[in-house]
Parts: sequence; structure tokens; C-alpha cells
Amino acid sequence: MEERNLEKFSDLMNCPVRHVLDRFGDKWSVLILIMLDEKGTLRFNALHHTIPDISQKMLTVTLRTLEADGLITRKIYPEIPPRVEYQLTEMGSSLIPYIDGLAKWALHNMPHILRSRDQYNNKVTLN
Amino acid sequence: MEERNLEKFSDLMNCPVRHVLDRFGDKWSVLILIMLDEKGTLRFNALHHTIPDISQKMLTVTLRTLEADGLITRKIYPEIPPRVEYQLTEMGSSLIPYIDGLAKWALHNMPHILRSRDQYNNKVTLN
DNA sequence: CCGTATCCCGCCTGATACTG
DNA sequence: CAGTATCAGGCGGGATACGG
Repeated sequence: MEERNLEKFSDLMNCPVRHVLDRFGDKWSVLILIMLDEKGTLRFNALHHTIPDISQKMLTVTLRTLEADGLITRKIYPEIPPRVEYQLTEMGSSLIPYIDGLAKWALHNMPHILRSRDQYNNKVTLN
Repeated sequence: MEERNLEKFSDLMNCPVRHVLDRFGDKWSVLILIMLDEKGTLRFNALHHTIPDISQKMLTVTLRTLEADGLITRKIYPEIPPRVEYQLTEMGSSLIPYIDGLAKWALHNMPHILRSRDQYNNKVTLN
């Protein structure tokens, strides 16, 4: 990411929160992990059906990245037609509870946030 | 965000995880919340010093968004020179434990992820 | 001190077409 | 079925300059 001025940000480079956001702040990674947790093992197209609004390209890219990071496994069956199955690794599974925690917080607080945002926008546009 | 084809994604629009990522997946929001939790009340420049590598523009923008969402308060002292203090709201504070959970997971697992990523890249480039 | 106002680049993402 | 390859657009975010 930021390779320059390392000396200046050396303490921030070790900040775990930065790493988490850099890694999982993208649009699809977390959602895919959740789906694999909910449904267990899934084939490429089955996964695509659970997340209809992801492009095929982004699904492939995100799956490869998750595999590279050791969060999911990719098992290829040498058949015709080809079959590829994805599932969480142990490390991938260990992340789920923390995501669920955030999800529950969101479920409870998102209404407040949206209401607050509306009020704020009204105030601003009234001036 | 996606205003079209709502009927198709109606169930996904209600997915709390999507909301969380849409809202906190940006580069700075979570980091600012953590700093305000650690340090308590902070002035604009003090906050900037705790996060040196954010631009002044993005600090302002992110603070306004957090304020609009009801996660922080912004208190202006009508003095010369001006003083503005930021601190977490109750809702903002309630999010911190979940962020900490993720941070601890990251602290423990990031080394594995980075190692896995390296191995994967070596494999690929060997072919 | 605490911002706003512009300009602009990188790259993430989606659309589309093609392959073993 | 499960992918690559390629192209194009939008937008987040940085740099810079200015203002109360």
C-alpha cells in the first residue's frame, strides 16, 4: 500500500485496525465469507446465486484473494463440466463471530444512523 | 447507492452487513472513532496529530459524516482563535467493543494471512 | 485554528466478449 | 461450468490554494 515515508508512519503500519480495513473494506470479501459460513460448501455458480449483484469478474477476483489469504479453500474436481467448490478454512470461520457482532450492532443502530443523517441534512439545507 | 432493480435485491438491501461495509468501509471513519475512544475529547488539530497521514480535507469530511450519523458530537467554542472539540456519542461508544473484537482478531491472524499470501504468490509466479 | 474550494489522478468496479 | 481478457467510467481521496 503506502511504501513511502515508512519512518513517519511506522507505528500506524502496525495498527491492526488499518490492516483489517485495508483487507476487508472492499465491497465483497466479507459478504462472501458470510455466505460460505451460512451455506457451507458452495460451487462457483451457487455462490453467485446467493449474491446476484456481484459481477462474475469480481466474484472470481475476490475468491482468489480470499484463497490467497488462507481464508477459504478452493477445491477443483477434474470433471467435465468442471466443478469447483469453495469453503471456509478454520481461520476464515474464526472471523465469523466478529462479523456477526458488527452485523448485530448494525441491525440495531442503522435505523438511528439513518434518522440522524436525515435530520442533519435537513438542518444543513435549511440554512 | 443502488437505487435501481430494488425488487431484485430487496433482501440484500436489508442485509446489515452490507450497511456496515457501506458505511465503515471507507478509509478513515473507524480509525477516527478509535482515536476518540482512546483519547476522549479531542480538538481538530490534536486529532490530526494522532492520525498524521490523513489529509485535512478527508479529516473534515469524515468528521462531518460521523457527526451527521450521530456517532460523534462537534462542539464549537466561539473564541479567537476558534476551538472545536469532538467526542463520541453514546451510540459511537457502543460500537467500539465490536471494533476491538475485530482488531484483536486481526492482531492475532494478520501474520498468518500475510504469510499465506506470500506463499500463494510464490506458487503462482513459479508456474 | 479550523476549516472550504478546486482540480485531478489512480484504481476499483462493471460490461462485454471470448475459452477449455 | 467456471472461468480470462479487455475496455471504459466513476468516484474516493490527495494536493494545493484560499478564507473567517
